[in-house]
Amino acid sequence: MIADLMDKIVSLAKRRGFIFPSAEIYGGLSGVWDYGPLGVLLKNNIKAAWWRAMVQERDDVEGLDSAILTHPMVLKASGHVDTFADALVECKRCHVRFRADQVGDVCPECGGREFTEPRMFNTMFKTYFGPVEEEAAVVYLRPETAQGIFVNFLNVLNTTRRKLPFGIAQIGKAFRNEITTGNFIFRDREFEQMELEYFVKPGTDEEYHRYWAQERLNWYVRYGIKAQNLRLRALPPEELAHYSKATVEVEYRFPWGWAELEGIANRTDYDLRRHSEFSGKDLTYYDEESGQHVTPYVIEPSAGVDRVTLAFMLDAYDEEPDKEGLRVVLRFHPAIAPIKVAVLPLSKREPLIRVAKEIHRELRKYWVVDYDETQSIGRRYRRQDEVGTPYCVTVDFQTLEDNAVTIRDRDTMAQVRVPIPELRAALTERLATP
RNA sequence: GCGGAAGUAGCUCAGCCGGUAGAGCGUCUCCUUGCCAAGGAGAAGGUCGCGGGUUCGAAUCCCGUCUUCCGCUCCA
Repeated sequence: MIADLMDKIVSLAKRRGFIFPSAEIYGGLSGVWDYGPLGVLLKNNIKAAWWRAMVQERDDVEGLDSAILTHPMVLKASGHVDTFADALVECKRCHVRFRADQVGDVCPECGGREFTEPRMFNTMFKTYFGPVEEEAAVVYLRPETAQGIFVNFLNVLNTTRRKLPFGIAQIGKAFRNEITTGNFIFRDREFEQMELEYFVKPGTDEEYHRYWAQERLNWYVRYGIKAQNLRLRALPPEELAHYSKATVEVEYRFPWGWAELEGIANRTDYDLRRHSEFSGKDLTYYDEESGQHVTPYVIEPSAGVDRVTLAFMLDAYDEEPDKEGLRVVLRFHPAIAPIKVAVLPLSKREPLIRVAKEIHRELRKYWVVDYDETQSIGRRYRRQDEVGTPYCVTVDFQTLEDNAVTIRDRDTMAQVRVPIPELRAALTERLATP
């Protein structure tokens, strides 16, 4: 029943052009996915909604887009070179793996005494910098976007005259050679992050940690995720990442159980301090109030775009019996929906088509608008329901008399008559996000 | 990576005691209908994941390999 929902989403994603396995004609690439025509719209909308809440609507956050190719020293300083690479041995009896330096002669799990030879597991992608491989330096594809923010802390501080507290936000790709991928786009090897590093005065970090956890939870609700499918969970100390003093997760009730959408971590002054040590640069902030130089603490809300996209699809999915079968509806928030409006002539006859195409041409200046004249009107409504289009504009024979059209609502299937000159305003009102 | 399961049309699947491929849905064209997946006629689409072997002949049997799914470890 629950595994069913994932199957339906995977199937719908493929069938309607949201998400495809990458390089499918060659058998696919494990943990790597391509976003199709509707998927790219959906994902862009999610990123835009995040940027809007985190940057545009705030007066204390700046944006950034840093490089994917990462100087090796950055990841040495951040601790990733040491903690993302481990020599692991595997118990030959129960197949559980352990760090080579943590296990003695006996398997702590099953008491087995035979282990495989230690092998290196490196979850960072490496590549060569410079055209001649042997002479080139090794650089990494970033395993998180955060480090690009920390190494630009001074640049942003100096160019924007910011005072604490303030944040730097970034959306971008990150890469991890996960040992295991799975659950569709939940855990990818190439994925996208939406991260904010919010710099605060030491001592205020716990207060801001609570603030951001709640703020981020609210964001999901604002864009239509059902509150009962969301929760905050504080991680126990043994689950914390190497850089974190405390982490609260926003979790979603996925079909296989509660799982993390994003982590709000208190990274303390770890990153700035380490980068200061490794680079020799002073990364402190002069606090005029106290007359002291301080290394800011960092609160980091970090979300995975792909798994958030999956959550939006799962949460929006709905189906109900139909005269002919099943009506499948993605009840996306209008800001998230890939297509905002579909223009449908009731009949394929002229002049209905001509009028409908004119309306389509006009509306597409403002939104992503679809046009469909094939087959019956009911079938076309179903098609739009299935990809979550909130409104359909129907041009019928009466339009020729009264110069008005019908706006049909995806959720209620209710219809209202609107004069064509007022159509744009009517849709603007319906599609607005407070 | 290890253990288990599975890969046949865009999607969901049948066929699998060997004789060289089917259904439903979807898509496209035409007719019909014209406000919630009606109906009719026609069409496109598959080297049955890939490679090798056995055989007169392999989707079907055997081996290898890749990929996916479920567990274990990692994380957004």
